[in-house]
Amino acid sequence: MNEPSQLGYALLGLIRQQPMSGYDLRKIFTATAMGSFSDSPGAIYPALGRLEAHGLARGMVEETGSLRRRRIFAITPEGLVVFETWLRTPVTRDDVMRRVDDLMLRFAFMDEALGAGYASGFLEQFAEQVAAYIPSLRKYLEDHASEMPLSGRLALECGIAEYEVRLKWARASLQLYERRKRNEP
Amino acid sequence: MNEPSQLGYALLGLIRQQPMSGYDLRKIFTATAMGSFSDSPGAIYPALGRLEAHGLARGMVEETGSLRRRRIFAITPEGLVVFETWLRTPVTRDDVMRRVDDLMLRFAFMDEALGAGYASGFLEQFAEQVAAYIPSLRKYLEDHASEMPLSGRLALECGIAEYEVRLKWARASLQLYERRKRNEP
DNA sequence: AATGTCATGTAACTAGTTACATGATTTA
DNA sequence: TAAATCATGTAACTAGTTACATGACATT
Repeated sequence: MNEPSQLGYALLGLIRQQPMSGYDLRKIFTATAMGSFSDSPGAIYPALGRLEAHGLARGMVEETGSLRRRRIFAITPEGLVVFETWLRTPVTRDDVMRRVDDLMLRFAFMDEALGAGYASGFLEQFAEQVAAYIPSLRKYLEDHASEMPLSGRLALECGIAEYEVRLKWARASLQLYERRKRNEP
Repeated sequence: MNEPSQLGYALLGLIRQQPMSGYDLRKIFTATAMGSFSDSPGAIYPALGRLEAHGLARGMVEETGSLRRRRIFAITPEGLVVFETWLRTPVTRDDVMRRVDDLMLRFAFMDEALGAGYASGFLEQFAEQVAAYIPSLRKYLEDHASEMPLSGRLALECGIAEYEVRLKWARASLQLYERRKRNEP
């Protein structure tokens, strides 16, 4: 039994908040540009099917008088375990380099699923890894700037600026959690 | 004959700058975390094979005395046409929403391949689309903040901050191009 | 009656992933 | 000579994409 895909985790996280149908899930992806998930039925229904096949979600046909059926998916206890294990995965350098969107997805579900304490711990890890990564990007830019075309250099600078904003964001968010903890203990 | 993948375009862009082997290309992806391309041989060699099969690239065995062969790939005239067509694709709202990394990749290759004039035109389009997109994200946040868990809200705020930084970057880069144009006409 | 939206799905195709395989050359 | 690195590739699997299919119900 292999791990769900990123889409699979997104679906698990959403049905954990509230059971819903494939159609509802599609609408969420259409409306919010959440991450960059496709709202196509060819992605979502098979993904739900896989979750179900692995026992992580269960779809039940809604009982309405009508013939139009809706399958409402809910997370199972095993699904909850898998989901929370995913949330608890440590933040690595590699995640920061290649899968920031995955990290943000995890964080988005985090405080509701694991509590504010865990969310702020995550932010600490995240900030630490990002802070460690930025200098290596700068170093690369410094070492290679002369051989790079101007737009290539600028593109890299944009990437660095994005990481700086994420770091700033993580620190500000951490402070928000700290203040909350002090005010509502 | 369908379009190359994002990886395909990245490879085309690199061999356009200078012909090189699959191994050289892998090293670039390992070293630079360029976009978020995999440096695995299982991705790169088949991608190069497809480019070759479609006549967009041509690999020639390097003539060294040794038995260790290296295939050096170069872009073909048809490849150049396809590559430049890709670079010239207009910047859409949808690109900005779901494929920013694709846009940045295009930009990185742009001024060397099409000239500074085109690169600054691209930045104008990009800035315009990003500037139009940000308010809709803000609106979504405003409308849904009350129903969202705190970390979900923060994750969205991080996404908005990233777009703001990209906009700021695009405008600063545009000014750089403007200054250059005035100084070196 | 026709169109649009609700709702679920499948089929063919594509391009990734991981893991393995092979052999040449260089360095410790 | 053992290990590391250079260099290219393949095979099995997976999860996407696009496009199509189907049918219920609501609105005009």
